[in-house]
Amino acid sequence: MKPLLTVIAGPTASGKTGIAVELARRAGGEIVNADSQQVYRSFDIGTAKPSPEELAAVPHHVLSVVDPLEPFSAAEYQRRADAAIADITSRGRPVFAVGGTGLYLRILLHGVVEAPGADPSLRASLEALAVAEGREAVHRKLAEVDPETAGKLPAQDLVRVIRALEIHAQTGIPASQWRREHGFAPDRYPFRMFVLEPPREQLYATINARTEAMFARGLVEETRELLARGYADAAPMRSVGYVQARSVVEGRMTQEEAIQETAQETRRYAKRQLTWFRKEPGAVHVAPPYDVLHNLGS
RNA sequence: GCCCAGGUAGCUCAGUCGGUAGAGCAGGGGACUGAAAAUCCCCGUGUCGGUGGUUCGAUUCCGCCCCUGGGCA
Repeated sequence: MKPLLTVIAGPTASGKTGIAVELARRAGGEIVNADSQQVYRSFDIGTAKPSPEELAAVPHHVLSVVDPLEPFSAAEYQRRADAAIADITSRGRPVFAVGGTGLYLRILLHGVVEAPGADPSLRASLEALAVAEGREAVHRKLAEVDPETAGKLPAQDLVRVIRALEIHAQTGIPASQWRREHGFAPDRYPFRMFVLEPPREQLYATINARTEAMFARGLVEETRELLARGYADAAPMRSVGYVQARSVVEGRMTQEEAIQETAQETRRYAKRQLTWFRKEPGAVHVAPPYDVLHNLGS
């Protein structure tokens, strides 16, 4: 018997963590994180992880479990989340999946293409080709082996162009074919999904305030320490907030500039999340004060 | 009170030798299948401060008024 997942999604700063902790605590459930940056250890302030009190109130899974330098992926996320869900379920407790990474939630709920994973050396050589001869050159290579995917992707979208080449190189089969055969068809778990969606103005105000708070709580210091520990090339170091805090550490930006830019990039990120969740099938969109959710368990 | 300089998109500004206007930023929309807080694509109508006048036609020229800077008293 597959467990029913209660999914709490939504843009950053929409209040997912607070709601989820409240619901899970009342239901005697546990939380499976679905935020791609919070899976990493040591990147705490800038990824807006739950507070110590929240972590103490409800057991959290797939949170702070990956070394920042370890290669990670959506498929690896799925494996770990599946394991956590099985564990929680075996103890008879309800599962709450909480996070803003649309891709991770989609893959958790609907599966992922069975193609092989990353090939770091191939990625490196294709990136080098892009630098030397331009992204168009990489795109042309893709057009030779997988014209369908190449036709859908702008040459500028190097990340996806490389991934498609990577799939073909390892299997001899075009990514378009892999994708066709998968199609996000299966529901891997029964679920009910809620997307928290505050009014835009309110969301942006919360983001601005939270950004200020992150810097006040020592985001620059945390970043300085992470850089000193050798995490300059870690994946989460590329995320919003850490990029700007690093600029402060390295003297390329004032703290005030970093705060402004972080807030702006976070607003843009939130907008991308809203776009993603807008079309998420089966999702129920709710606005503050989230009455529907507060009445869920009772 | 007088003299300058301005008042054009949410902001900072450009421009129209008179035919109702365009950049940057902000913002908006979209894509997304093993990097996803990543990566990428698309989007600019606004009483041109108000009001009279000249004109076929005024945001543009002229008068007056209002507002904001700066200077002089």
